[in-house]
Order: sequence, then C-alpha cells, then structure tokens
Amino acid sequence: MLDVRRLKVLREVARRGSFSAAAQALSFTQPAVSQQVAALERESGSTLLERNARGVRLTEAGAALVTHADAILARIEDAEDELAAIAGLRGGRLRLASFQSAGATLLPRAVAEFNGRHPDVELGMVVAEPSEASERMRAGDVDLALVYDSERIPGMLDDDLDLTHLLDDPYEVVLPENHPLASRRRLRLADFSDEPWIVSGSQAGCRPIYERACADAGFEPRFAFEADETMAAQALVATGVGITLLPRLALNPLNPALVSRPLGREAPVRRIWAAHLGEGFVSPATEAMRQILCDTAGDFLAESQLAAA
Amino acid sequence: MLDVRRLKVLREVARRGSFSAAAQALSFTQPAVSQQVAALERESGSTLLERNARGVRLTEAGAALVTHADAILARIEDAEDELAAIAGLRGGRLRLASFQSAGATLLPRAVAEFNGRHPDVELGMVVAEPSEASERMRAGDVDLALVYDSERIPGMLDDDLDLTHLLDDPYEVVLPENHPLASRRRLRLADFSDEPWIVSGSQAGCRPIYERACADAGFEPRFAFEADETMAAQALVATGVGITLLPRLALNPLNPALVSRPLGREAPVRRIWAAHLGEGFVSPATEAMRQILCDTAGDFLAESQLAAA
DNA sequence: TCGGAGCATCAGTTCAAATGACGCTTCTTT
DNA sequence: AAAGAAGCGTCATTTGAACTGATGCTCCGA
Repeated sequence: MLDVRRLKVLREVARRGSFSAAAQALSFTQPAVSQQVAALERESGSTLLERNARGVRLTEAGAALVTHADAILARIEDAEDELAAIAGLRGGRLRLASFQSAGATLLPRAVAEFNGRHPDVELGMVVAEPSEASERMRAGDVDLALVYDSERIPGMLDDDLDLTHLLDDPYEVVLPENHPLASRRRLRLADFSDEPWIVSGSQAGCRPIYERACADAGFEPRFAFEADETMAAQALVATGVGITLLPRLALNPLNPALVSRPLGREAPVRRIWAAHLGEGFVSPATEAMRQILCDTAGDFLAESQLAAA
Repeated sequence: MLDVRRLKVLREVARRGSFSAAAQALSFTQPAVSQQVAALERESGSTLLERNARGVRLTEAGAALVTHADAILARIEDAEDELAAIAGLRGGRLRLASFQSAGATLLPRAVAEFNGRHPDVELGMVVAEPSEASERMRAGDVDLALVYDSERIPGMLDDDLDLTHLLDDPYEVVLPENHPLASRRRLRLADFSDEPWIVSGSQAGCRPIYERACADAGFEPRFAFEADETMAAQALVATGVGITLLPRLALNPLNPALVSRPLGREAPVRRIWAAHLGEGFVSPATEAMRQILCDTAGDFLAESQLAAA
C-alpha cells in the first residue's frame, strides 16, 4: 500500500527539483526527504528520481506516480472540505439581519425550521434596514440578511450582494376604520393626494418607494409625520393624524381600529431577498438558511393567497 | 491532512458494520480500530459513526467520507498498478533516436522484436544524427539512441554516454553501374582521388570519416555536392555527378543504376552503438531495448556475411 | 436478573520516522 | 589547482504514533 505522506514528499521533490528544497518547503530535514523517497522507491520497486549533481529529475515511473499523487491528494482535500462543510451545520453559528416586518413574520418561521434541522448551530439575529444590513455583512457581523428593494427604483441594493428572491410584498393603504374612503370599493393612490401622510421612518428604505408611487400617480405626498416603526405608524393612523402605506408583511398584526385596502395594479411592490456577500466563502449554515427562507417564503405566499381568497 | 490508513479502517468498519468485524478483517485488534476511528473523528471534528449496541451505522459525515475513501483508495491502487506495469514492462513508453540509415534497417527489426515481447510499452522514434541525439537525451526527450563514431577519430561522441557496441559498418564506394572502374576487381580509395565526391550532408557525422579516410589514402577529396540524405546521394551518383562512399547500412536499398564495391582493409568503418546517458536511471524498457538491439545487430551481421559469402 | 455482544479506556511495547552529524560527489570560483 | 558551495546518502539516536492485551462499561434479549 503506497503511503500518501510519501507521495506528498515525492510531489514536493518533483515540484521543487531537489530534495533540499522540498525538505524546506515541507519543514523537514533533507535526510527525512531522502529516506521517504528511498522508502517509496524500495516499496514500489522502481527508481522514481534521477539524481544529478544539481538536483533530481523524475523518471518515467516517477512522473506517473506524481500524476496519481496529485489526484489522490486533491481528492483527500475534497474530502476534508466536505467534512468541514458538514461539520459546519453541526456547530458554529449563523448571524442574521432582517428588516423589521420580516423579522416579525417570515424570519421566525425560518428560524424555527432551521433550528429543528440543525439544532447545534447557534443562531443570532439583529433588526436592520437593508443599507445597514449590508454594512454589517461587510463588517463581518452578519452572515445573511433579509433585504428589500423596488423594481422601479434601481440601485437600492449594493451590487456586491448575492440575492435570492423570496417574495413580492405589495403595499396597501392603511386607514382609520371610520375614514370616509374606508368603504369605497376601489381605491387609488390619487384618492389620498390631499391627505397628510405618515411615513415609517425606521423603514428608511420605504420612503423612496412611497414617493415614487405617488409621483407615478401624479402627486407629491405631504408627509405629516415620521414614525419610528410600523406599529407606531399604525397607532398614528389610528389617532387620525393621517394615512399611510404599509406592505402586507407589516399588516400583521393590524391595529383593530384600522383597515387596510389593496391598491390593485397601481400598488407599489417591494421585492424581498435573502442576501449575502457575493464574494468569498458561503458557509453551509448560510446556504441551508437561504434554502429554508425560500421554502418558508413559498409557504407564506400560499397561505396569504388562501387567506385572500 | 486525513490519514489514508484511517480511511481504510473506516471503510472496513462501514462495510462490516462493527468495529470487531472490521478488526478481524484487517487483522487488527478491536481497540486498534476503535482508536483509529476515534482519531479520525477527533481530527475531522465530526462524529462519523453512530454507535448502537448491535454495532455501528454511518452518520451523514461518515457516509460522505467513506465515499471519498473509496475513491482515494481506488486511485492509490491504480497508481500501484501503473507502477507495477512500468516496472514489469507492461506499460510506459520508450523514446528512441536513430541516425537515418539504422532507422531504416536495424531499428525497425529491433522495434518489431521489442513490440512482440512488450506490446504494452508505447514506442516513439525520431531520426537524429549522433550529436543531436545526445542533446535530446540530455533534454529528456529521448531514452535510448543509435549513434556511430569512428575508431580513428576520437571525441566524436560525448564522454557521458553509456555505449553498447552493436556492429561495425564499413563504407563502400558507390558508383554508377557504367562507371569505368565498376568492373575493376579491387578498388582503392586513391582510385577516386580525381573524381568529384558527393557527401551526404544530413549525415554530418560521416563527413569527418570520409575526410580522414581520404587523408589516410593520401589525397583530399573534392566535394562536388552535399546531399540531404543517402537516397538523394544515390540519386546524384546515378546522374553521373560524382561518386560517394556509403556505409553498408545505407546501401539498402541500392539504386538499381548503381553498384557498390567494398574497399578492403582501407575502408573507413563506423562503429555503431546503442547509447544512453551514463549518469542516472536506466528504465527497464531502455535496458530491454538495448539487449534486443544487441541481438538484432548480431543477426544482421550474420545475414550480411552470409549474403557476402 | 443474568449473559453476551460490542465499544471505550488504559498501560505497555514496538516500530516507523524525523533529527543532527558526517561523508561523498559534483560543479563553480578564485 | 584548491577551496567552497550545493546536494544526496548513511548512521545513530530520539521521539511519537499505533498496535496489543486486559479490563470496564452499556445495551439488549432471554
């Protein structure tokens, strides 16, 4: 049985052209290399190297053996990589970032699923809007992020992200239950052109989507208030300060004093993605979570369509 | 770096279903197997086997590793097979160089013989005059070369060649059939001192042999033409441009419009050798071919003496 | 409850492999 | 021609890995 450590030595000798250089590269002494090669030659019954004064050269048998050695050693490395990948799901940790509304809806389900499958992976999560999430991934604080953008507004997300589309999330208009338009059958954005608007400030990324949609509808909204997050925005709408648009994911739960109404084809839509840094290594845990998010998003969509029907 | 012996143990355990059975199959004791597997698990950072009361079962990581182990071990066996094949002349290749006339006569016979005995050795051949052949051996392009020199001219061949004498090849004078001297019983070199001479240029090594022979005969030949190779030289002689000397090996075939005449003791002789680099390794294929060339040369000599008689 | 099958652990021994010192050869430089 | 450098081989020594044999532990079935 050929000894792989000896093959490694032989390969190094072949690559470096001398026993001494190979020994240095392998952090061995020269006699160690000499003995390893000698043993290989003894065991294989062939002379593998021609010794010259200036170093060594492969014989035919040596060249053949080095070719095999390359293949064998490469395969061993493959095996190590795969083991490391599998081990990656039996330990380690996965740090997630999500914008707020997904963090309260989509993500918990995915986390539960992941935790069931890979209980030994430590999970962590922070709430962060898309731009902040990108920063934190670049800083190495976060492995995978849920982000969104709008088809109509190019450049909202950085180019260096590797994105997986999860679902499209249409905005609905949110009104006080007793709003004059709450009972109208079909609502259009332009119906609210004179209303004061509330924008959920912490969802900084939403504001350009609002503005773009209103501009497309032919008016510029009058922003009355900025709220910190969607629950606050709902509360503000409930007090009658103004109306707002919220994506469906943010309507769960909806303040009982409010109603939400779809906007039809005119509705702005945000696209929701799982994102990780395109460059560099993707850990198996990250990949597994990406897949689980896809599945969860599919379930989510199916349910909400059932609910709508 | 994964240890292949441990992989072998793991594979055996997976195949047999228990440490004890694997130990028996490998002629180890059970603790040895246990320790090897434990080491593999420690080093890889994964649990590879689920231990039950009845034996063991592979985990996901273990199954992946066994798959790799199979491939790795198979490749190692391939390497062993190929080494054995090369050592046993059941594979590998042999690259030959020969000067032109031997390449058309002696070498083909030897190649046929070699091929019959060792059909799995790939053979290659280039035509090269002695000096070029030496270069190519030093460059590693060629394993064994047919070369020649003259006893009378020291230093024609490099010192670092390991030479095996095959045969002596006397030059004969080649004349047009209707040459006035063609019917003379005994010919001497000096008879042609006034003739224009044709030298076969590609056989650069022949020219000093010509010159030396003529000098010994007391004249300096007048070289009318240089021909690229011996067939061209024959053709030139046939047109009446001049006469030439050719070694017997180059007289096969002889242009039907020509005759060749021996020159007796005065004839220059080239010594033909099988040559390989003296320093360094001699592959079994090279050694086998050297031996076959010796035998073939002997046969050749016997035949030509029979023909002469 | 007991016995057997099977894995883990421990101490001891054996053997392979690396080291460091030294010698030999070849080639280069002065 | 002599000295020096580069490089491989050999030897004695040491170190560490791995196998062995004894023993303990666990789980299962009768």
